Amino acid sequence: MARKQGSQAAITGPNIRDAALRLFARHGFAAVSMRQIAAEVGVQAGALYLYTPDKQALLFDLMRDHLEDLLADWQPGTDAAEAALEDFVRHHIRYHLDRPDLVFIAYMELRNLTPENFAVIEALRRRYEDQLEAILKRGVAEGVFDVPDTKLATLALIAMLTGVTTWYREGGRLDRDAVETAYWRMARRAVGMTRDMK
Amino acid sequence: MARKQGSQAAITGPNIRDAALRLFARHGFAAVSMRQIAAEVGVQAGALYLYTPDKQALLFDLMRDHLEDLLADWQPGTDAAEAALEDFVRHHIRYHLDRPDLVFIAYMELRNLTPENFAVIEALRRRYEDQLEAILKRGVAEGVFDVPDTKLATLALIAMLTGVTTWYREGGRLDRDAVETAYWRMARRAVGMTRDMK
DNA sequence: GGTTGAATTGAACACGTGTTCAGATAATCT
DNA sequence: AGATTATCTGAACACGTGTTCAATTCAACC
Repeated sequence: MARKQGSQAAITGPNIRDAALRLFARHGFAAVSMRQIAAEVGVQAGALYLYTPDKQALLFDLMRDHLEDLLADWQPGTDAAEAALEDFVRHHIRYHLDRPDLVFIAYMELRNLTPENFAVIEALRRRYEDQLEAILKRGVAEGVFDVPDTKLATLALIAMLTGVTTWYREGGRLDRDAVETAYWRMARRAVGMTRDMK
Repeated sequence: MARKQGSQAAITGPNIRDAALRLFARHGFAAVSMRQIAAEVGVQAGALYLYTPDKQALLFDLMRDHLEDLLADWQPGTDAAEAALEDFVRHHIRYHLDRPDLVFIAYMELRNLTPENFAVIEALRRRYEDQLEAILKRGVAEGVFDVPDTKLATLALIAMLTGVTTWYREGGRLDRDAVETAYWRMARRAVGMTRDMK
């Protein structure tokens, strides 16, 4: 027997992606089998190969799409450095809180990419970091930031901001707005902006 | 045939730990087999079970010992909050740069612990975080820190500091001292210490 | 209503998994 | 020198792995 009732390719494809995302985030790429993903979708393992060439591509596509979305979702404006940094920080927090599983995977499963795929993902991540570093450099040029090493500060800030995903839980003590503001307060101080917050 | 020449339990035990640490850090717990670990030590897979009850215990022991060392290695002093924070920050950076593989595993492989083991590790990590939070609370009480939410600030700071392990490479542009100082500069500002650095 | 073709199954392949254990070996002790 | 014991091997167990593919089923079109 084959082809269950009500099956549709337009549904199965995204379903597979969603199931893979959820399972990879929960148990890790190496610990999840194609059969588990198939079971989650309600399909046999062989059917997955109509939608992905292999397991590796499943992981790579999730990561690449995530980082491309992240890059597309924030464009550097012409604001002064201070406003640009606030925009970046708030956007980063919001974006990451909205996609905890994708963020988690993109940080945790780099080891499981083939070298070629790793290079692609690493380049995308680098482009994102460069956007923050550009803001920091601008702020230093404008004289509003005091950052002796913009590269190090970039990495330190991103690590701090991304860390929010490790503890934030919906319905917890702080809502998203409060978290955004708290991180923005720390970030602005970390780069040497000491004036009181508006 | 069995028992190769020159074999010694006092050597094999630590060798297994070291090999497991290295391989887990490089490829991830789930992606490393007992046979790979055994091969790295120069022994057959069965011999591993003279030194560990199972693969899970290998991972758990690495994590627990790491966190217990981390806790034992830093004791809160009676310093003022400012000095205590500097001590904590510099110690954290130094400790983490010295043990990149252990740090990596302790953050990445939490998913692969059994629930019981996870609870133990999580409690140890919590104890470490509490030490930083105690410093922040003390600073707020002393009036030298401006931190509205000490719990959030603790997690933000630890994420920032621990992030150093993701990019620092021996022999790179910055030496350990420069890294320590750069992070300390950002950390002290993040908690609202705005006076110039000595 | 019959044909076509996309969607899916289920079995198979070759190999890898963690773990156990009887048996073999070499170091140690008497 | 001989017995003992800690140390390790090698084979086995039962099962899981990613992937392929002929066969099958159902929906859509003529």
